[in-house]
Amino acid sequence: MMSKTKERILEASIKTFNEFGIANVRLQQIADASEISVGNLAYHFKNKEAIVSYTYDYIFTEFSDILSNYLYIDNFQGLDKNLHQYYTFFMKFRFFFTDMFEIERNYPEILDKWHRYTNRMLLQIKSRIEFDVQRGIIVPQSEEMNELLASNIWMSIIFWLPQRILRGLPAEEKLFKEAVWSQMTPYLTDRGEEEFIAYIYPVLI
Amino acid sequence: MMSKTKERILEASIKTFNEFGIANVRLQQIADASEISVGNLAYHFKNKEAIVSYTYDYIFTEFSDILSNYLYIDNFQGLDKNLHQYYTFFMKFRFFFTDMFEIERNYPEILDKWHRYTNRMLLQIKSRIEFDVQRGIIVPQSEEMNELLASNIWMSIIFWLPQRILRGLPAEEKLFKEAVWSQMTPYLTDRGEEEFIAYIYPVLI
DNA sequence: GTCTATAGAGTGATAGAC
DNA sequence: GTCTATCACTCTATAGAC
Repeated sequence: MMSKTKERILEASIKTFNEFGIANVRLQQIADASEISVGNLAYHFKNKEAIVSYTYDYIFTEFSDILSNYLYIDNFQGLDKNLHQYYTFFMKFRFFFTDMFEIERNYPEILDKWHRYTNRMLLQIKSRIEFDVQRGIIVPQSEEMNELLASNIWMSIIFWLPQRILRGLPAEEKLFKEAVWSQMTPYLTDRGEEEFIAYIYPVLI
Repeated sequence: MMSKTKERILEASIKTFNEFGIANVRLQQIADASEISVGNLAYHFKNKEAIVSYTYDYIFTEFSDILSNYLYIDNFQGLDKNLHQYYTFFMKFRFFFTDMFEIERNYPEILDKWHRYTNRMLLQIKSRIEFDVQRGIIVPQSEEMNELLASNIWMSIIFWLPQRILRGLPAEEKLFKEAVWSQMTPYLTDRGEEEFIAYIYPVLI
């Protein structure tokens, strides 16, 4: 069970990390945002790394939930719901991306977890493609092309928000979904296109 | 004319930024890598921000060269050569990406330039698509779809290397080109496919 | 559990000799 | 142009009272 204070520290960490980036956040800032003293902060976490790890563990739990919730149902609605969950996740934990390389350089253990979860995500996308090929929704491609398509879809999901931030453009769920779907639409069969128009197209307009 | 020392500082900055990231690099490290003292470093640059700005100005000059070198010739070779230049650029200035968000948060003036150059890049991709539609190589799409396609190609170019780094996978020019071309291939006309097989396909195998 | 106070190790930037 | 020495400040982490 999480103590009230620890929960406040977690929320404060997410908030300040999102705003300033992990490397630029001082213990004092986290303490201030938690409305406790730095000494008290030290009582709950032995150092900054412990705070960062704890925060990422929390995030990975949410990420894992999204992966587990995924439904292989016979239309695109499962995938669309999934995209909605990713979008909400990314908006809530902006620093998950903006600090990717800070993690890559300075937190090897967190990076390992990052690798594991993103690999799970990629595998899920790939098996989704295979599932849709089997049910005649996506035109069969070579194994290589499937791999490339999965990678492109994954990149669209992961880097869409960072790309908007870097271009100084606002984020909108509709645009996010549009970008991801645009990776898939060229490979739809006639039946796939019907399904797309029935279930997804209404969502995009 | 660049002084010998200033040039050494520039090289040292690129090297250390690539390795540790801008925020983690100390003036002492740049001085060491330049084989000069911190005091001498201060003689050439009044503060760290000046070093970062100077380094980015140099990088943007190279980036601008790539944009200027672009050729609208009647086959895909101009584009392929362009991709080669981008790849070389990205490998040489890894921190250009890994520190994108450090720039976004702490160097607003550099961010402005980043915006300008990436917008130029996007426009170039978009007009390339229009050029290829006109000469019957790409299937005509709606204005919206062209915009989306350009954005997808741009994202593939910009985020391909970061994505490899984050997945812990090695970078290879062939794979980079494959990823970028895969965004375009679904939209090729029959003539476009012929051209692709003649000029690009041999490069990818 | 929570606080204040402070040690201790940097870290950017400057002063001034050569 | 280049160096050494050092100031002034920031930031993490710890000690110890309540």
